[in-house]
Amino acid sequence: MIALVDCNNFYASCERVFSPSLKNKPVVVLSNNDGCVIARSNEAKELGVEMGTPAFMLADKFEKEKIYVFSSNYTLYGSLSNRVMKTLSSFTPDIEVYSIDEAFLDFTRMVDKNLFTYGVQIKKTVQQYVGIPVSIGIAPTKTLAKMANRFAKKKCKNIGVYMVESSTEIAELLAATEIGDVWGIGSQHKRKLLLNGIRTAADFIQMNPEWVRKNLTVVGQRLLNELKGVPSITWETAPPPKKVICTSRSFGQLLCNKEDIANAVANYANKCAVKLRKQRSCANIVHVFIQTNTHRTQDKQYYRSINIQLPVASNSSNEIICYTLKGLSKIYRSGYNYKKAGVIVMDIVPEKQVQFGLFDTFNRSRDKKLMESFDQINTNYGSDLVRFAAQGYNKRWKLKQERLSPCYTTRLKDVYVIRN
DNA sequence: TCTGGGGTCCTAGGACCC
DNA sequence: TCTGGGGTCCTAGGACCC
Repeated sequence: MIALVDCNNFYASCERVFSPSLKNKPVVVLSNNDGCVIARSNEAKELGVEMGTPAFMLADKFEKEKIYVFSSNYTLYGSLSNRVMKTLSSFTPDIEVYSIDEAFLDFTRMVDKNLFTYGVQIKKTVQQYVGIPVSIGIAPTKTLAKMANRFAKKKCKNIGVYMVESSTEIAELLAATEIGDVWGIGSQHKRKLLLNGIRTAADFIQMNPEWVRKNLTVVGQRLLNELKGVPSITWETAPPPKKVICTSRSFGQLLCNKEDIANAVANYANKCAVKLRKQRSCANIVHVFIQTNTHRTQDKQYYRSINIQLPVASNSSNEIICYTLKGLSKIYRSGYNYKKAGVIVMDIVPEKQVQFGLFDTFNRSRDKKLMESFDQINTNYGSDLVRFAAQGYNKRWKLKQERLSPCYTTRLKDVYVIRN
């Protein structure tokens, strides 16, 4: 049996942990640049705030309904996520952290244990230790556990735990789940399946596997097995190394100056390099892109990207920034209002398997030592203390974050002081 | 004024090789 | 009329997830 533990309205719940006055109040969290809604408390959902709606369209509603609105504070959410995962790990070593707010727990080794009661205990403990409410679904496969989790959230809010084991229980769950609500069925597949008369998950498992394979690829076939109770999605104990690493952002305002964009992409390039070093990999290709705001129909539109092949795979901030800026020079055209840019490093290989170049003139051993010190200082004393000149100091490209909450758990000056 | 960011997997089709 | 067969690699694009 597998459990899926999912934090309820995670970002909104995080904002509440250190602001108890927000309890039972509608809370909304916005995406980067305070763009659109990405998390809502139950109260906000009840007021009709939809996921993904641009914030400017809701400004009146926020005010009228007294909704508490926050910019996203990923430092806080990441920190609380770690606490949740650590708490979950104390219940079983077989844990797969699936996303910032979800984890699968493998209960196969828990023989002679009442798993439902165990689930209730897990939920209570996370609430007590971290202050985050979770829902738990328990079932024979990951996909069924996801489905049971939805049920726990919707149908048994009070307990927050739902378990299916017997074939009757599974059949009930399948029949009660609409096809579009199945994990792995997005809007396109939903449309296709509805056209073929498939309304629920129960209808889906009656389908001819060959038809599924042809129309929904092997991914659909895997899904079919999972719903039939045959585990077909692999268990990832440790996160596999990333094959692509991307850092991209919309700017806080439109930019038309090449210098500003160069500052931005240099910062993104550095972030990519830091992520590469963290997973002990190097990239062979640096991809840079810039684009205008597609929503502004009055503006001339421009999108361009470029791939740059590195002579030797690298994870040096120094080198990656340098090639990124070369790429930018090739694709940048003046006379446009730019909204977004990004750097993607690709063709990633383990650090120890880098093919050295015969004509390489870059002093790699020296640079490696420099990067080690760079990371050490930034890890210990703040992530942007040591910087490259190309990263600049002007903040014109920076995110708009007008409603940011404090970093209660990660910044000393934001930690609450308790007076006696 | 204002519309997120970061990933993965799969397939089709073209280029190229013998 | 008729135009090999089998393979690899790469890219673009679609679909999905949180």
